[in-house]
Amino acid sequence: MLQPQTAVGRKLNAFAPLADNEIAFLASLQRRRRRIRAGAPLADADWKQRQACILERGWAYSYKILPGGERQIFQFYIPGDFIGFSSVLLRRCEHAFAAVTDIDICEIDSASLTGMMLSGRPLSAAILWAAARDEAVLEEHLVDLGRRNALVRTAHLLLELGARLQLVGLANENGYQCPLSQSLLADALGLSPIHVNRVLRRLREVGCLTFRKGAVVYLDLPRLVAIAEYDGSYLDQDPAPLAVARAAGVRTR
Amino acid sequence: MLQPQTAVGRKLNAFAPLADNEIAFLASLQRRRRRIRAGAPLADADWKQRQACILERGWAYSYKILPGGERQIFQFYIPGDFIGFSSVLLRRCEHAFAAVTDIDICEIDSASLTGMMLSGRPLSAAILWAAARDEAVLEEHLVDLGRRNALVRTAHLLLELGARLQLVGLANENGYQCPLSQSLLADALGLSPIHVNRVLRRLREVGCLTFRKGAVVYLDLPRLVAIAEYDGSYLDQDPAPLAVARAAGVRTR
DNA sequence: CGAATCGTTGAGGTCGCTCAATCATAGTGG
DNA sequence: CCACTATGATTGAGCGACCTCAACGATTCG
Repeated sequence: MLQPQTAVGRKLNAFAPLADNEIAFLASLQRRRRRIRAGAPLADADWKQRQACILERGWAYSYKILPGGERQIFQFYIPGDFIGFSSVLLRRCEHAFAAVTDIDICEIDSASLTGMMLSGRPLSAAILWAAARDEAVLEEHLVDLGRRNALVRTAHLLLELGARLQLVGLANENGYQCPLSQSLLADALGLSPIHVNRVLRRLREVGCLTFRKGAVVYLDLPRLVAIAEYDGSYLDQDPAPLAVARAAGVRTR
Repeated sequence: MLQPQTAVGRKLNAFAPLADNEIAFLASLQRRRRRIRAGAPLADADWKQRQACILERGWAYSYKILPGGERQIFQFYIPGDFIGFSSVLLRRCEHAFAAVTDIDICEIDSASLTGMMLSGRPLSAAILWAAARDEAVLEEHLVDLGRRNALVRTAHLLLELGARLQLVGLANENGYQCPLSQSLLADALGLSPIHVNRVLRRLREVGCLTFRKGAVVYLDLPRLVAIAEYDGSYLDQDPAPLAVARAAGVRTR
Protein backbone atom coordinates (compact mmCIF):
# COMPACT_ATOMS: atom_id res chain seq x y z
CA MET A 1 0.00 0.00 0.00
CA LEU A 2 1.02 3.54 -0.69
CA GLN A 3 2.36 5.13 2.45
CA PRO A 4 1.86 8.80 3.17
CA GLN A 5 5.61 8.99 3.39
CA THR A 6 5.95 8.37 -0.31
CA ALA A 7 6.59 11.47 -2.36
CA VAL A 8 3.12 11.57 -3.90
CA GLY A 9 1.50 11.03 -0.58
CA ARG A 10 3.49 13.81 1.01
CA LYS A 11 2.75 16.15 -1.85
CA LEU A 12 -0.98 15.57 -1.95
CA ASN A 13 -1.14 15.68 1.82
CA ALA A 14 0.46 19.09 1.70
CA PHE A 15 -2.62 20.25 -0.15
CA ALA A 16 -5.21 18.67 2.07
CA PRO A 17 -5.10 15.80 4.51
CA LEU A 18 -6.21 12.67 2.71
CA ALA A 19 -7.94 9.87 4.50
CA ASP A 20 -6.19 6.52 4.51
CA ASN A 21 -8.64 5.01 2.10
CA GLU A 22 -7.94 7.76 -0.44
CA ILE A 23 -4.25 7.00 -0.26
CA ALA A 24 -5.06 3.35 -0.59
CA PHE A 25 -7.22 4.06 -3.60
CA LEU A 26 -4.43 5.92 -5.30
CA ALA A 27 -2.21 2.95 -4.63
CA SER A 28 -4.79 0.70 -6.23
CA LEU A 29 -4.49 2.64 -9.49
CA GLN A 30 -0.82 1.86 -9.71
CA ARG A 31 0.28 -0.78 -12.14
CA ARG A 32 3.60 -1.83 -13.47
CA ARG A 33 6.68 -0.28 -11.94
CA ARG A 34 9.57 0.52 -14.23
CA ARG A 35 13.11 1.73 -13.98
CA ILE A 36 14.50 3.97 -16.70
CA ARG A 37 18.14 4.82 -17.20
CA ALA A 38 19.53 8.32 -16.96
CA GLY A 39 19.24 10.13 -20.26
CA ALA A 40 16.82 7.66 -21.80
CA PRO A 41 13.58 8.87 -23.33
CA LEU A 42 10.27 7.65 -22.00
CA ALA A 43 9.05 5.69 -24.96
CA ASP A 44 6.67 7.55 -27.21
CA ALA A 45 4.44 4.56 -27.49
CA ASP A 46 3.52 4.92 -23.83
CA TRP A 47 2.13 8.40 -24.30
CA LYS A 48 0.33 7.69 -27.50
CA GLN A 49 -1.69 5.32 -25.37
CA ARG A 50 -2.28 8.11 -22.91
CA GLN A 51 -0.30 6.40 -20.29
CA ALA A 52 0.31 8.40 -17.16
CA CYS A 53 2.66 7.64 -14.32
CA ILE A 54 3.95 8.82 -11.01
CA LEU A 55 7.61 9.64 -10.71
CA GLU A 56 8.80 7.87 -7.58
CA ARG A 57 12.53 8.41 -7.67
CA GLY A 58 14.86 10.62 -9.69
CA TRP A 59 14.34 13.55 -12.00
CA ALA A 60 12.82 13.79 -15.48
CA TYR A 61 11.75 16.49 -17.92
CA SER A 62 9.41 17.23 -20.78
CA TYR A 63 10.73 18.94 -23.88
CA LYS A 64 10.36 19.62 -27.55
CA ILE A 65 12.99 19.55 -30.27
CA LEU A 66 12.77 22.24 -32.96
CA PRO A 67 13.49 21.69 -36.65
CA GLY A 68 16.88 23.34 -36.18
CA GLY A 69 17.78 20.93 -33.41
CA GLU A 70 17.33 23.33 -30.51
CA ARG A 71 15.67 21.92 -27.45
CA GLN A 72 13.16 23.66 -25.22
CA ILE A 73 12.46 22.10 -21.86
CA PHE A 74 8.98 22.74 -20.50
CA GLN A 75 9.08 21.21 -17.06
CA PHE A 76 11.30 19.33 -14.70
CA TYR A 77 9.67 16.51 -12.79
CA ILE A 78 10.71 15.51 -9.31
CA PRO A 79 9.56 12.64 -7.10
CA GLY A 80 5.85 12.76 -6.42
CA ASP A 81 5.00 14.45 -9.72
CA PHE A 82 2.57 13.03 -12.23
CA ILE A 83 4.10 12.65 -15.67
CA GLY A 84 1.81 12.75 -18.65
CA PHE A 85 -1.21 13.46 -16.53
CA SER A 86 -2.40 16.32 -18.68
CA SER A 87 -1.98 14.09 -21.71
CA VAL A 88 -4.54 11.80 -20.20
CA LEU A 89 -6.88 14.52 -19.12
CA LEU A 90 -6.44 16.79 -22.09
CA ARG A 91 -4.78 14.60 -24.66
CA ARG A 92 -1.66 16.36 -25.70
CA CYS A 93 1.23 14.73 -27.42
CA GLU A 94 3.27 17.66 -28.56
CA HIS A 95 6.18 16.98 -26.32
CA ALA A 96 8.49 14.19 -25.30
CA PHE A 97 9.75 13.05 -21.92
CA ALA A 98 13.18 11.91 -20.82
CA ALA A 99 14.94 10.92 -17.63
CA VAL A 100 17.60 13.13 -16.08
CA THR A 101 18.82 10.54 -13.61
CA ASP A 102 17.91 6.92 -13.30
CA ILE A 103 14.27 7.02 -12.38
CA ASP A 104 11.58 4.77 -11.02
CA ILE A 105 8.13 5.37 -12.39
CA CYS A 106 4.91 3.71 -11.52
CA GLU A 107 2.35 3.45 -14.28
CA ILE A 108 -1.21 4.42 -13.64
CA ASP A 109 -4.13 2.71 -15.24
CA SER A 110 -5.41 5.56 -17.31
CA ALA A 111 -8.97 4.30 -17.70
CA SER A 112 -9.25 3.99 -13.92
CA LEU A 113 -7.66 7.39 -13.54
CA THR A 114 -10.12 9.17 -15.80
CA GLY A 115 -12.89 7.24 -14.14
CA MET A 116 -11.65 8.34 -10.75
CA MET A 117 -11.47 11.95 -11.89
CA LEU A 118 -15.15 11.75 -12.78
CA SER A 119 -16.11 10.04 -9.56
CA GLY A 120 -15.83 12.99 -7.23
CA ARG A 121 -13.54 11.37 -4.72
CA PRO A 122 -11.58 13.74 -2.48
CA LEU A 123 -8.55 12.29 -4.17
CA SER A 124 -9.60 13.72 -7.50
CA ALA A 125 -9.66 17.19 -6.00
CA ALA A 126 -6.14 16.72 -4.73
CA ILE A 127 -4.95 15.56 -8.11
CA LEU A 128 -6.60 18.42 -9.93
CA TRP A 129 -4.89 20.72 -7.49
CA ALA A 130 -1.58 19.20 -8.44
CA ALA A 131 -2.40 19.62 -12.12
CA ALA A 132 -3.34 23.23 -11.55
CA ARG A 133 -0.05 23.82 -9.80
CA ASP A 134 1.81 22.37 -12.74
CA GLU A 135 -0.06 24.77 -14.99
CA ALA A 136 0.90 27.69 -12.80
CA VAL A 137 4.51 26.56 -12.92
CA LEU A 138 4.35 26.53 -16.70
CA GLU A 139 2.95 30.04 -16.83
CA GLU A 140 5.60 31.30 -14.47
CA HIS A 141 8.14 29.68 -16.73
CA LEU A 142 6.70 31.62 -19.63
CA VAL A 143 7.10 34.85 -17.70
CA ASP A 144 10.69 33.87 -16.98
CA LEU A 145 11.48 33.48 -20.64
CA GLY A 146 9.61 36.55 -21.77
CA ARG A 147 10.38 39.18 -19.23
CA ARG A 148 13.14 38.24 -16.82
CA ASN A 149 16.86 38.45 -17.51
CA ALA A 150 19.21 35.53 -17.20
CA LEU A 151 20.18 36.15 -13.58
CA VAL A 152 16.65 36.58 -12.29
CA ARG A 153 15.40 33.72 -14.41
CA THR A 154 18.00 31.29 -13.15
CA ALA A 155 17.57 32.24 -9.53
CA HIS A 156 13.83 31.95 -9.94
CA LEU A 157 14.02 28.44 -11.32
CA LEU A 158 16.38 27.25 -8.62
CA LEU A 159 14.15 28.65 -5.91
CA GLU A 160 11.07 27.10 -7.42
CA LEU A 161 12.71 23.71 -7.61
CA GLY A 162 13.74 24.06 -3.99
CA ALA A 163 10.22 24.87 -2.91
CA ARG A 164 8.78 21.94 -4.81
CA LEU A 165 11.40 19.58 -3.44
CA GLN A 166 10.77 20.75 0.07
CA LEU A 167 7.15 19.72 -0.28
CA VAL A 168 8.24 16.12 -0.72
CA GLY A 169 11.01 16.26 1.84
CA LEU A 170 13.91 16.48 -0.59
CA ALA A 171 15.07 19.98 0.32
CA ASN A 172 15.43 22.09 3.40
CA GLU A 173 16.14 25.73 4.12
CA ASN A 174 19.80 25.25 3.23
CA GLY A 175 19.46 23.78 -0.22
CA TYR A 176 19.04 20.51 -2.08
CA GLN A 177 20.64 17.92 -4.31
CA CYS A 178 20.16 18.85 -7.97
CA PRO A 179 21.24 16.51 -10.77
CA LEU A 180 20.64 19.00 -13.59
CA SER A 181 23.55 19.79 -15.86
CA GLN A 182 24.16 23.35 -16.95
CA SER A 183 23.09 22.24 -20.38
CA LEU A 184 19.68 21.09 -19.14
CA LEU A 185 19.28 24.29 -17.19
CA ALA A 186 20.14 26.23 -20.34
CA ASP A 187 17.50 24.51 -22.42
CA ALA A 188 14.89 25.17 -19.79
CA LEU A 189 15.91 28.78 -19.32
CA GLY A 190 16.29 29.63 -22.99
CA LEU A 191 19.99 30.41 -22.54
CA SER A 192 23.26 28.97 -23.78
CA PRO A 193 25.03 26.57 -21.44
CA ILE A 194 27.98 28.93 -21.33
CA HIS A 195 25.86 31.78 -20.13
CA VAL A 196 24.25 29.61 -17.50
CA ASN A 197 27.72 28.89 -16.23
CA ARG A 198 28.44 32.61 -15.95
CA VAL A 199 25.18 33.33 -14.23
CA LEU A 200 25.87 30.63 -11.67
CA ARG A 201 29.31 32.03 -11.11
CA ARG A 202 27.77 35.43 -10.59
CA LEU A 203 25.30 34.09 -8.04
CA ARG A 204 28.23 32.49 -6.26
CA GLU A 205 30.35 35.64 -6.37
CA VAL A 206 27.66 37.83 -4.91
CA GLY A 207 27.28 35.31 -2.12
CA CYS A 208 23.74 34.18 -2.81
CA LEU A 209 23.98 30.58 -3.81
CA THR A 210 26.38 27.88 -4.85
CA PHE A 211 25.66 25.06 -7.27
CA ARG A 212 28.55 22.64 -7.39
CA LYS A 213 28.76 18.92 -7.82
CA GLY A 214 25.04 18.50 -7.90
CA ALA A 215 24.31 20.45 -4.75
CA VAL A 216 22.43 23.72 -4.57
CA VAL A 217 23.30 25.57 -1.37
CA TYR A 218 21.65 28.82 -0.38
CA LEU A 219 24.15 31.27 1.05
CA ASP A 220 21.86 34.24 1.49
CA LEU A 221 18.27 33.19 0.98
CA PRO A 222 16.62 36.58 1.56
CA ARG A 223 18.85 38.23 -0.98
CA LEU A 224 18.35 35.37 -3.40
CA VAL A 225 14.61 35.78 -3.10
CA ALA A 226 14.99 39.49 -3.71
CA ILE A 227 17.16 39.00 -6.78
CA ALA A 228 14.77 36.43 -8.20
CA GLU A 229 11.74 38.60 -7.52
CA TYR A 230 10.49 35.34 -6.16
CA ASP A 231 6.99 34.93 -4.89
CA GLY A 232 6.19 31.30 -4.39
CA SER A 233 2.49 31.81 -3.88
CA TYR A 234 1.75 30.37 -7.31
CA LEU A 235 2.86 27.03 -5.95
CA ASP A 236 0.16 26.61 -3.37
CA GLN A 237 -3.26 27.54 -4.53
CA ASP A 238 -6.75 26.62 -3.66
CA PRO A 239 -8.29 23.36 -4.72
CA ALA A 240 -9.95 22.85 -8.05
CA PRO A 241 -13.67 23.43 -7.79
CA LEU A 242 -14.64 20.85 -10.37
CA ALA A 243 -13.70 17.91 -8.23
CA VAL A 244 -14.85 19.74 -5.15
CA ALA A 245 -18.26 20.24 -6.65
CA ARG A 246 -18.55 16.64 -7.55
CA ALA A 247 -17.26 15.55 -4.15
CA ALA A 248 -19.97 17.67 -2.60
CA GLY A 249 -22.46 15.61 -4.53
CA VAL A 250 -23.60 18.08 -7.14
CA ARG A 251 -26.23 16.45 -9.31
CA THR A 252 -26.05 17.45 -12.90
CA ARG A 253 -28.22 15.49 -15.15
CA MET B 1 -30.68 29.70 -29.20
CA LEU B 2 -27.03 29.46 -30.09
CA GLN B 3 -26.62 29.11 -33.82
CA PRO B 4 -23.86 27.02 -35.30
CA GLN B 5 -22.84 30.18 -37.11
CA THR B 6 -21.76 31.77 -33.86
CA ALA B 7 -18.04 31.74 -33.29
CA VAL B 8 -18.15 29.12 -30.52
CA GLY B 9 -20.42 26.95 -32.54
CA ARG B 10 -18.17 27.13 -35.55
CA LYS B 11 -15.11 26.39 -33.47
CA LEU B 12 -16.50 23.40 -31.64
CA ASN B 13 -18.01 22.10 -34.84
CA ALA B 14 -14.60 22.21 -36.42
CA PHE B 15 -13.57 19.64 -33.85
CA ALA B 16 -16.51 17.35 -34.22
CA PRO B 17 -20.02 17.84 -35.53
CA LEU B 18 -22.28 18.62 -32.61
CA ALA B 19 -25.91 17.68 -32.60
CA ASP B 20 -28.40 20.52 -32.38
CA ASN B 21 -29.32 19.68 -28.83
CA GLU B 22 -25.69 19.95 -27.76
CA ILE B 23 -25.51 23.40 -29.25
CA ALA B 24 -28.74 24.22 -27.54
CA PHE B 25 -27.42 22.95 -24.25
CA LEU B 26 -24.37 25.15 -24.52
CA ALA B 27 -26.70 28.05 -25.16
CA SER B 28 -28.63 27.17 -22.02
CA LEU B 29 -25.51 27.61 -19.93
CA GLN B 30 -25.17 31.17 -21.04
CA ARG B 31 -26.17 33.88 -18.65
CA ARG B 32 -25.70 37.59 -18.58
CA ARG B 33 -24.24 39.22 -21.64
CA ARG B 34 -21.87 42.09 -21.13
CA ARG B 35 -20.02 44.64 -23.18
CA ILE B 36 -16.58 45.77 -22.10
CA ARG B 37 -14.73 48.75 -23.44
CA ALA B 38 -11.43 48.53 -25.26
CA GLY B 39 -8.52 48.55 -22.84
CA ALA B 40 -10.65 47.86 -19.79
CA PRO B 41 -9.72 45.02 -17.46
CA LEU B 42 -12.17 42.21 -16.85
CA ALA B 43 -12.96 42.80 -13.23
CA ASP B 44 -10.99 40.64 -10.87
CA ALA B 45 -14.05 39.93 -8.81
CA ASP B 46 -15.50 37.91 -11.66
CA TRP B 47 -12.62 35.50 -11.68
CA LYS B 48 -12.38 35.12 -7.96
CA GLN B 49 -15.82 33.66 -8.24
CA ARG B 50 -14.53 31.33 -10.92
CA GLN B 51 -16.64 32.96 -13.51
CA ALA B 52 -16.05 31.81 -17.04
CA CYS B 53 -17.33 33.33 -20.24
CA ILE B 54 -17.36 33.01 -23.97
CA LEU B 55 -15.86 35.80 -26.01
CA GLU B 56 -18.42 36.60 -28.66
CA ARG B 57 -16.99 39.67 -30.31
CA GLY B 58 -13.63 41.43 -30.20
CA TRP B 59 -10.22 40.50 -28.87
CA ALA B 60 -8.94 40.11 -25.31
CA TYR B 61 -5.81 38.87 -23.57
CA SER B 62 -4.54 37.38 -20.32
CA TYR B 63 -1.41 38.78 -18.73
CA LYS B 64 0.64 39.26 -15.62
CA ILE B 65 2.38 42.39 -14.39
CA LEU B 66 5.80 41.95 -12.79
CA PRO B 67 7.06 43.88 -9.77
CA GLY B 68 9.15 46.07 -12.09
CA GLY B 69 6.09 46.98 -14.12
CA GLU B 70 6.85 44.78 -17.14
CA ARG B 71 3.93 42.98 -18.65
CA GLN B 72 3.88 39.46 -20.00
CA ILE B 73 0.93 38.47 -22.13
CA PHE B 74 0.05 34.78 -22.00
CA GLN B 75 -2.71 34.44 -24.55
CA PHE B 76 -4.79 36.41 -26.96
CA TYR B 77 -8.46 35.52 -27.09
CA ILE B 78 -10.55 35.79 -30.23
CA PRO B 79 -14.26 35.27 -30.80
CA GLY B 80 -15.36 31.79 -29.84
CA ASP B 81 -12.72 31.34 -27.17
CA PHE B 82 -13.51 30.54 -23.57
CA ILE B 83 -12.02 33.02 -21.16
CA GLY B 84 -11.25 31.85 -17.67
CA PHE B 85 -12.27 28.33 -18.42
CA SER B 86 -9.16 26.81 -16.93
CA SER B 87 -9.75 28.94 -13.85
CA VAL B 88 -13.02 27.14 -13.43
CA LEU B 89 -11.67 23.74 -14.15
CA LEU B 90 -8.34 24.09 -12.46
CA ARG B 91 -8.73 27.13 -10.30
CA ARG B 92 -5.99 29.47 -11.23
CA CYS B 93 -5.96 33.14 -10.47
CA GLU B 94 -2.43 34.13 -11.21
CA HIS B 95 -3.25 36.29 -14.14
CA ALA B 96 -5.53 39.08 -15.17
CA PHE B 97 -7.63 39.64 -18.27
CA ALA B 98 -8.23 42.74 -20.34
CA ALA B 99 -10.01 43.73 -23.53
CA VAL B 100 -8.06 44.72 -26.62
CA THR B 101 -11.07 46.06 -28.50
CA ASP B 102 -14.59 46.60 -27.34
CA ILE B 103 -15.79 43.11 -26.59
CA ASP B 104 -18.99 41.24 -25.97
CA ILE B 105 -18.76 38.41 -23.53
CA CYS B 106 -21.37 35.99 -22.43
CA GLU B 107 -21.09 34.68 -18.91
CA ILE B 108 -21.38 31.00 -18.25
CA ASP B 109 -22.94 29.60 -15.16
CA SER B 110 -19.88 27.95 -13.67
CA ALA B 111 -21.73 25.45 -11.49
CA SER B 112 -23.65 24.23 -14.52
CA LEU B 113 -20.46 24.17 -16.51
CA THR B 114 -18.57 22.00 -14.05
CA GLY B 115 -21.64 19.86 -13.76
CA MET B 116 -21.78 19.51 -17.50
CA MET B 117 -18.11 18.59 -17.64
CA LEU B 118 -18.85 15.71 -15.29
CA SER B 119 -21.91 14.60 -17.18
CA GLY B 120 -20.22 13.02 -20.15
CA ARG B 121 -22.14 14.90 -22.78
CA PRO B 122 -20.53 15.04 -26.21
CA LEU B 123 -20.32 18.76 -25.62
CA SER B 124 -17.93 18.25 -22.73
CA ALA B 125 -15.54 16.40 -25.02
CA ALA B 126 -15.62 19.29 -27.43
CA ILE B 127 -14.91 21.76 -24.67
CA LEU B 128 -12.06 19.75 -23.27
CA TRP B 129 -10.66 19.64 -26.76
CA ALA B 130 -10.76 23.40 -26.88
CA ALA B 131 -9.05 23.58 -23.50
CA ALA B 132 -6.37 21.19 -24.66
CA ARG B 133 -5.77 23.32 -27.71
CA ASP B 134 -5.32 26.38 -25.53
CA GLU B 135 -2.76 24.47 -23.53
CA ALA B 136 -0.89 23.52 -26.67
CA VAL B 137 -0.92 27.15 -27.75
CA LEU B 138 0.60 28.14 -24.44
CA GLU B 139 3.37 25.58 -24.77
CA GLU B 140 4.13 26.69 -28.27
CA HIS B 141 4.29 30.21 -26.92
CA LEU B 142 6.87 29.07 -24.40
CA VAL B 143 8.96 27.57 -27.19
CA ASP B 144 8.70 30.87 -29.03
CA LEU B 145 10.10 32.80 -26.11
CA GLY B 146 12.78 30.30 -25.26
CA ARG B 147 14.21 29.18 -28.54
CA ARG B 148 13.06 31.26 -31.49
CA ASN B 149 14.46 34.61 -32.52
CA ALA B 150 12.36 37.72 -32.93
CA LEU B 151 11.61 37.25 -36.62
CA VAL B 152 10.56 33.63 -36.36
CA ARG B 153 8.65 34.28 -33.18
CA THR B 154 6.64 37.13 -34.63
CA ALA B 155 5.84 35.32 -37.85
CA HIS B 156 4.82 32.30 -35.82
CA LEU B 157 2.39 34.24 -33.68
CA LEU B 158 0.81 35.95 -36.66
CA LEU B 159 0.33 32.67 -38.46
CA GLU B 160 -1.15 31.03 -35.41
CA LEU B 161 -3.63 33.84 -34.93
CA GLY B 162 -4.57 33.54 -38.58
CA ALA B 163 -5.19 29.83 -38.25
CA ARG B 164 -7.31 30.28 -35.16
CA LEU B 165 -9.30 33.08 -36.75
CA GLN B 166 -9.91 31.03 -39.85
CA LEU B 167 -11.57 28.40 -37.71
CA VAL B 168 -14.25 30.87 -36.73
CA GLY B 169 -14.52 32.47 -40.13
CA LEU B 170 -12.59 35.65 -39.35
CA ALA B 171 -9.64 35.02 -41.63
CA ASN B 172 -9.00 33.59 -45.05
CA GLU B 173 -5.94 32.58 -47.02
CA ASN B 174 -5.08 36.21 -47.68
CA GLY B 175 -4.99 37.52 -44.14
CA TYR B 176 -7.17 38.97 -41.41
CA GLN B 177 -8.08 42.02 -39.39
CA CYS B 178 -5.86 42.33 -36.34
CA PRO B 179 -6.45 45.00 -33.70
CA LEU B 180 -3.24 44.33 -31.77
CA SER B 181 -0.88 47.24 -31.27
CA GLN B 182 2.84 46.69 -31.63
CA SER B 183 3.05 47.23 -27.92
CA LEU B 184 0.69 44.34 -27.21
CA LEU B 185 2.56 42.16 -29.64
CA ALA B 186 5.80 43.08 -27.89
CA ASP B 187 4.51 42.08 -24.48
CA ALA B 188 3.35 38.76 -25.84
CA LEU B 189 6.55 38.11 -27.74
CA GLY B 190 8.92 39.19 -24.99
CA LEU B 191 10.33 41.98 -27.17
CA SER B 192 10.43 45.75 -27.07
CA PRO B 193 7.77 47.53 -29.12
CA ILE B 194 10.51 49.15 -31.16
CA HIS B 195 11.97 45.84 -32.12
CA VAL B 196 8.57 44.51 -33.06
CA ASN B 197 8.27 47.43 -35.39
CA ARG B 198 11.55 46.55 -37.04
CA VAL B 199 10.67 42.90 -37.34
CA LEU B 200 7.40 43.80 -39.03
CA ARG B 201 9.25 46.09 -41.38
CA ARG B 202 11.60 43.27 -42.18
CA LEU B 203 8.74 40.88 -42.93
CA ARG B 204 7.33 43.53 -45.21
CA GLU B 205 10.65 44.18 -46.94
CA VAL B 206 11.27 40.55 -47.71
CA GLY B 207 7.81 40.39 -49.19
CA CYS B 208 6.23 37.94 -46.78
CA LEU B 209 3.56 39.84 -44.95
CA THR B 210 2.25 43.31 -44.28
CA PHE B 211 0.63 44.48 -41.08
CA ARG B 212 -0.71 47.99 -41.50
CA LYS B 213 -3.74 49.74 -40.14
CA GLY B 214 -4.99 46.71 -38.36
CA ALA B 215 -4.79 44.36 -41.33
CA VAL B 216 -2.47 41.39 -41.65
CA VAL B 217 -2.00 40.49 -45.30
CA TYR B 218 0.01 37.50 -46.41
CA LEU B 219 2.18 38.30 -49.43
CA ASP B 220 4.01 35.00 -49.70
CA LEU B 221 2.42 32.43 -47.45
CA PRO B 222 4.72 29.50 -48.23
CA ARG B 223 7.79 31.56 -47.49
CA LEU B 224 6.19 32.95 -44.36
CA VAL B 225 5.48 29.44 -43.13
CA ALA B 226 9.08 28.50 -43.87
CA ILE B 227 10.48 31.51 -42.02
CA ALA B 228 8.25 30.85 -39.03
CA GLU B 229 9.10 27.15 -38.98
CA TYR B 230 5.38 26.94 -38.66
CA ASP B 231 3.61 23.67 -38.14
CA GLY B 232 0.03 24.24 -37.16
CA SER B 233 -0.65 20.67 -36.19
CA TYR B 234 -0.67 21.59 -32.52
CA LEU B 235 -3.87 23.49 -33.18
CA ASP B 236 -6.00 20.56 -34.17
CA GLN B 237 -5.56 17.54 -32.05
CA ASP B 238 -7.59 14.59 -31.06
CA PRO B 239 -10.37 14.82 -28.53
CA ALA B 240 -9.81 14.55 -24.83
CA PRO B 241 -10.33 11.01 -23.65
CA LEU B 242 -11.73 11.93 -20.29
CA ALA B 243 -14.97 13.26 -21.63
CA VAL B 244 -14.97 10.64 -24.35
CA ALA B 245 -14.72 7.90 -21.78
CA ARG B 246 -17.56 9.29 -19.80
CA ALA B 247 -19.62 9.84 -22.91
CA ALA B 248 -19.07 6.20 -23.76
CA GLY B 249 -20.63 5.37 -20.44
CA VAL B 250 -17.62 4.08 -18.56
CA ARG B 251 -18.67 2.99 -15.10
CA THR B 252 -16.15 3.75 -12.45
CA ARG B 253 -17.33 3.29 -8.95
C1' DC C 1 -6.65 72.83 -31.89
C1' DG C 2 -4.37 70.30 -28.25
C1' DA C 3 -3.68 65.85 -26.23
C1' DA C 4 -3.03 61.17 -26.50
C1' DT C 5 -1.81 57.09 -28.69
C1' DC C 6 0.53 54.58 -31.96
C1' DG C 7 3.93 53.82 -35.50
C1' DT C 8 8.55 54.84 -37.39
C1' DT C 9 13.40 55.69 -37.52
C1' DG C 10 18.30 56.63 -35.82
C1' DA C 11 22.25 56.09 -32.60
C1' DG C 12 24.55 53.75 -29.29
C1' DG C 13 24.90 50.37 -25.55
C1' DT C 14 24.57 45.72 -23.47
C1' DC C 15 23.14 41.18 -22.68
C1' DG C 16 23.73 36.93 -24.12
C1' DC C 17 25.53 34.29 -28.16
C1' DT C 18 29.22 31.64 -30.83
C1' DC C 19 33.71 29.88 -31.32
C1' DA C 20 37.55 28.03 -29.18
C1' DA C 21 40.46 26.32 -25.68
C1' DT C 22 41.51 24.27 -21.12
C1' DC C 23 40.54 21.47 -17.13
C1' DA C 24 38.19 17.92 -14.13
C1' DT C 25 35.87 13.68 -13.66
C1' DA C 26 34.42 9.26 -14.72
C1' DG C 27 34.14 5.28 -17.50
C1' DT C 28 36.25 1.82 -20.71
C1' DG C 29 39.13 -1.26 -22.79
C1' DG C 30 43.86 -2.89 -23.36
C1' DC D 1 47.44 0.55 -14.15
C1' DC D 2 47.27 3.48 -17.90
C1' DA D 3 45.97 5.62 -22.19
C1' DC D 4 41.85 6.97 -24.45
C1' DT D 5 37.35 8.86 -24.71
C1' DA D 6 33.29 11.26 -23.38
C1' DT D 7 30.93 14.51 -20.77
C1' DG D 8 30.52 18.54 -18.23
C1' DA D 9 32.40 22.84 -16.13
C1' DT D 10 35.06 26.94 -16.80
C1' DT D 11 37.05 30.87 -18.97
C1' DG D 12 38.36 34.30 -22.75
C1' DA D 13 37.49 36.97 -27.05
C1' DG D 14 34.62 38.87 -30.29
C1' DC D 15 30.16 39.62 -32.22
C1' DG D 16 25.31 40.32 -33.01
C1' DA D 17 20.47 40.52 -31.60
C1' DC D 18 17.83 43.21 -29.15
C1' DC D 19 17.39 47.05 -25.87
C1' DT D 20 17.17 52.01 -24.36
C1' DC D 21 16.89 56.76 -25.25
C1' DA D 22 15.33 60.22 -28.12
C1' DA D 23 12.93 62.36 -31.68
C1' DC D 24 9.37 62.89 -35.09
C1' DG D 25 5.18 61.78 -38.09
C1' DA D 26 0.38 60.05 -38.40
C1' DT D 27 -4.06 59.36 -36.64
C1' DT D 28 -7.80 59.86 -33.59
C1' DC D 29 -10.65 62.10 -30.35
C1' DG D 30 -12.53 65.41 -27.26
